[in-house]
Amino acid sequence: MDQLNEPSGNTHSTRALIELRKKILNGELAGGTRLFEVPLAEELEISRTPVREAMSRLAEEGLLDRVKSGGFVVRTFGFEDVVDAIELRGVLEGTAARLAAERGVSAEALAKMREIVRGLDACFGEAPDDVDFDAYSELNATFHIELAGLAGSEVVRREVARVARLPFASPSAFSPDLADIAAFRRSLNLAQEQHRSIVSAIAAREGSRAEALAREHARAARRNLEYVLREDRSLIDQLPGFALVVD
Amino acid sequence: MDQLNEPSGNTHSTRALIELRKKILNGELAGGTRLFEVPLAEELEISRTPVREAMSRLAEEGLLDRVKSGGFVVRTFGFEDVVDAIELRGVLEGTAARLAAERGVSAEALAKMREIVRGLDACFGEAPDDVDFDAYSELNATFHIELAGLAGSEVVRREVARVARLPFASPSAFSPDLADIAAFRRSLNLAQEQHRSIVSAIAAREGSRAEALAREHARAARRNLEYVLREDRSLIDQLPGFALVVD
DNA sequence: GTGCGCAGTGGTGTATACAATCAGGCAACG
DNA sequence: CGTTGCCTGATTGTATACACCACTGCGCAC
Repeated sequence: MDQLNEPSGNTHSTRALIELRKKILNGELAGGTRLFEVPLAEELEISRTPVREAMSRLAEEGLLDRVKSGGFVVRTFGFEDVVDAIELRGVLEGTAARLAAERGVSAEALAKMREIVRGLDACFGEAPDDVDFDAYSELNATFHIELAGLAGSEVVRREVARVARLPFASPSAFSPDLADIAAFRRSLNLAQEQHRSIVSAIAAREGSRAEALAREHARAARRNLEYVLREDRSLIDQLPGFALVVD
Repeated sequence: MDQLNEPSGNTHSTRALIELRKKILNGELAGGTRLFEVPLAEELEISRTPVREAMSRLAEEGLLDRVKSGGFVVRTFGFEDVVDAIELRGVLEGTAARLAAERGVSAEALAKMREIVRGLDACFGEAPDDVDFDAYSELNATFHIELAGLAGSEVVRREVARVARLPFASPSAFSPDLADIAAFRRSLNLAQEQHRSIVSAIAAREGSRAEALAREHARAARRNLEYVLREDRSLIDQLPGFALVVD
């Protein structure tokens, strides 16, 4: 299930997978496009077999849909779908947080979360918009990965990971491209306060609070989306995966 | 060269899919078993290609895991996984209900839900444990399918359907096999009251209430699981999909 | 005895030829 | 004039041969 197994394009099929995913995410293959095996195989200079294999995996990822008569089409996302995917991530991360709080987590796991929060703290400088962006972004991703597993449930961890796999719904969706907007950098202070609160709620076994906080935390991504739509729609083209969003 | 075979499945690959799924769900292929293409192909009297295709789809369904060096293993579920899957279904159905309430649903859609509820009402007789079981079961499934789509969000509908696809997490998981236990039949009165309440909460735009009700509704399945574990563990073997639960 | 290497074996990865199927148009027929 | 049915090209489904890779167990050197 996990894409642990795409090392370096060792096999033709993993190379095709990576290649196709790239083409889909950067919009080279628009949503709704039907993928034909023969032309793709020719283009990638491989046979149909690994192409099929790659498409099958992309269907697993949710980037392709199977069509009933056979074959695949690139899935289309509208802005409502993006909003809903973000909402779902919030809901599922909220569930992970709630279950972690209700069931309790080990002292070590809690210490690890606090360590990550401390690391995130260290990314902030004196001024409100002074942030070490790369470090923040990476630690933020780690925070969300750890949070997903904190309830000790593989099923929950998996589904959280799954919905966060859509690039525009991932916790770091807006990070790289909004980095030079001061308002966005300042908003990270709030996000970090939420990180802290989520951990403290889990530690205090406050399940409902942990869930609500995690949901609200995900809505930061939604606010960023709305900001982009309102202030500068052209920014969208630079956001990862948004090329496949049509509306 | 091959004759028309088997009632179900037009292509070899769909036949293999159905066959393999059956074998997994009835425990013929235990959790953790690695699936080898060649023996399976021989057993099903087809070539490796459709077997691979079928396994790929089963991985999509969540019944198989891909192993890093290639190939697939039957996914293992413990009882905690079952509990968590049920919990997740509740969470996602709750989200569908909440969003439906918050965003509002058309009069027609609401009428349809009420119609289903009326149909469910008609399944109950005079005595508390007098229930037309088959009719209830089918209408109940319809209710849950419609509920998943009620928010008008394809993303939400899809993810609800996905988590309900695990047979032991589905809304009708316990229906067929507990039908002759009077206590279970009586519990359906409560479930039906919840159906009614969910619809009324959505109609009244009471999102939080709708969400809470849908969550609690899913926990009926959890209570049934706990009942089975407590009262008569041997019943488990008759529940659909539980053969693949190991613990 | 221990580590290293090296083939053998079992399994998946890939190419490719051929079969089955689907969609669309065109023609014969009611 | 509509409807049916077949024809045909495009596309996927299937079988199969072969390539390759990973693991294992044995033997050899040290």
